[in-house]
Amino acid sequence: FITLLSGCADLPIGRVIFGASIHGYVRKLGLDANDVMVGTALVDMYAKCGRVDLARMVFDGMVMRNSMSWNAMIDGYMRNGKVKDAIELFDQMPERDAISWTALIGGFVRKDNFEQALLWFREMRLSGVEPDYVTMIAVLSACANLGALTLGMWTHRFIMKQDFRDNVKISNSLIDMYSRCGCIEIARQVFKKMQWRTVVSWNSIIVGFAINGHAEEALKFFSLMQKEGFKPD
RNA sequence: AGCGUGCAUGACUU
Repeated sequence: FITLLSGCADLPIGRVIFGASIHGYVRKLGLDANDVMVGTALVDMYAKCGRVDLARMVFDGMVMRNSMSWNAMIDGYMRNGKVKDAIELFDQMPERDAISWTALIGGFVRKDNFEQALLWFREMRLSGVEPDYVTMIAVLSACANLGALTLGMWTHRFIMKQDFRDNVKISNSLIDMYSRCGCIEIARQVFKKMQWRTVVSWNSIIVGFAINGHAEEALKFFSLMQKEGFKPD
């Protein structure tokens, strides 16, 4: 059921219909209320299909909830533009973890509210919950979009003290942040120092060169990536 | 036992 439910949001058509029919089936077995994982998967499914109202109904009907259930509901509100509801639930949550905070921060980034994202990151730091690499990706994205180089560099230094410092997605985000803040040379250094790269790493540096007016370099890296066996997407 | 693939919440670029 969980596998089916988590696939619903990716269906091209009839997502809610399909999801709801699975819901009908699991309800006969009582799993929507009594099974935390099934309940959470339902909450997530409805929220991702744009039906936060139904997500909340399932959430309220659950006998047991864990942090994943709360986080799925908070994220559901955020991705459906219900910031107030998200924050209200966030405040009611028994104990917030990094994912709860990141759901809010990333939600603000998703709707281009970068200042709010950074304000909530500040709150998170004060709360004592340690950010993880997904949190920092959201923060770097906010910095990139604001062109906030000073904060971006602070974030970079902060990341270098963490055990996810060599995470590929983090490095990709650093490249993106520096190039969008106009520091293409630092972006290039980050790229050069990477132990492993993905197609996203190449895309980020190539786009970085392009938007900073370095067409030659962009083309050079475009052919370099193919020489290294990466297929442009 | 080993290898591989998955395993309900936040998930990098275009």
